[in-house]
Amino acid sequence: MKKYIPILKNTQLFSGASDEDIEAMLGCLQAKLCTYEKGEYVLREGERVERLMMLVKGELHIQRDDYWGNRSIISMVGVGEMFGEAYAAPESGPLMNDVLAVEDSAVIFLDIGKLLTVCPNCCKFHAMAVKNLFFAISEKNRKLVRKLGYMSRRTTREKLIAYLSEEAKRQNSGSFSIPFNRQQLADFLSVDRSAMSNELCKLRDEGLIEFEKNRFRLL
Amino acid sequence: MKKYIPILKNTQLFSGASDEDIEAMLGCLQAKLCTYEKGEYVLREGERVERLMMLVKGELHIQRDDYWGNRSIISMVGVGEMFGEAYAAPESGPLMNDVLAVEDSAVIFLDIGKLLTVCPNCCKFHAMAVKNLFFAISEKNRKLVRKLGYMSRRTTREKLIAYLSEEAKRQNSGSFSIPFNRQQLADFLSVDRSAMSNELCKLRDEGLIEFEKNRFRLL
DNA sequence: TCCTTTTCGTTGTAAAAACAACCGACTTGT
DNA sequence: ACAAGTCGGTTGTTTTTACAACGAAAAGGA
Repeated sequence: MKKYIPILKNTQLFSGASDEDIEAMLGCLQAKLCTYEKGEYVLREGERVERLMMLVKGELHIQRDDYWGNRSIISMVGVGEMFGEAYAAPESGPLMNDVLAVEDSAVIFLDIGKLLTVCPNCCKFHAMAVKNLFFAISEKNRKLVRKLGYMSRRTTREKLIAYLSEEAKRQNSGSFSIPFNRQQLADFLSVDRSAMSNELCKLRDEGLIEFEKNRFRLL
Repeated sequence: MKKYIPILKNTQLFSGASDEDIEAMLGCLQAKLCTYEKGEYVLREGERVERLMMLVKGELHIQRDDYWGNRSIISMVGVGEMFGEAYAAPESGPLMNDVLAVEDSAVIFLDIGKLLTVCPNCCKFHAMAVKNLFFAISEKNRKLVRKLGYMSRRTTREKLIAYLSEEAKRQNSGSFSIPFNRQQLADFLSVDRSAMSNELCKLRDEGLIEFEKNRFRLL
């Protein structure tokens, strides 16, 4: 677990913590490390989780398949990001989504209850971590609202434009990469892949965008 | 402000607090009360807010109108619910949505920074409030994910079924009221009102649901 | 290298949604 | 009681999407 401390140091939760702080916290929060192979499920819809999870290696998708097999990618998780924090509350029901490893991945599980109740060991970093946790979850909240912004568009074209322009703004450049291939982008925006592919090409032919693979440029 | 203490007592943030606790917190968090008439905007997209807001009277919609005038209702806020908590973080950008009073309303503004930093006055209830705040925001998070669940359905019919069955589950009854009229429901699900009305009637004719005004029953 | 699999663009068709327009029932205010 | 406005259902037309099927290019494995 120790080898991941440099990564944890760059996470939002442990932002501002020293190596010693993190080691103390890992003990205090009963950290456990699990690894997953590409294609393996980290969590399944319907499971109950009470732990906060943090991705220290690989890449995950938070997703859900409906009755007819249509997949929706709710969000993706990169190294250093946490997930599952919304299910720490005691009244939170079972998990609503699957969590799938799309790369070989490693996840650290933390007991969030220990963080929220007054720590008997009184880690130095404790109070700061609570604040960090709050900021992290509120950022995730804004991210979900942003996504609702794309999703509430009526047409595939509008969804694409909304998503791409938001992504350009976020990455501070008209030229940027997205973390999805075509099928995944379609799943993320909840549209049909072929229709989306078609619309992308129309946008290109109209001179609005350029793209190659997962690299886009807005004109 | 005092007259709203009974309402505050039933909010998630102040859950478990005594009247005295609440009065102390209101002072500590520099509570301010504002009132709004039906149709008035509480907040506008692009504004910066750093305060946590709590609705103590009336009803609000968190919504957004796009360039072409299509309105999306992100969520509705009832008495005792809080909003704006996701914008308390210093890095949070400006507000992404409008907040509209759909009834005559009253809102209490709280300085959330005071809650997250150690309180100089050390209110007795302080630590509990932090925990409550975390649970509240994580519940809101789950609510957003649930809504993404409806929105990611491909057809109006599927969106309706997803929404209605979720609502039935949430209210523990096949017969329930929804807090929207038809136009608002359409805005909430981001579909066309007339198409939705049409689909609702089809569902009724097929014997899947019954409804009258905003009261529904699943069969 | 060769074979298999994945990815992406393309096309045609059927299904669904958006849009606009209209009507009747019901509210609200005067 | 009347006029104006709101709300919800209905219909027809146009636009858009979903779906299925195919082929070329690229990636990956043996």
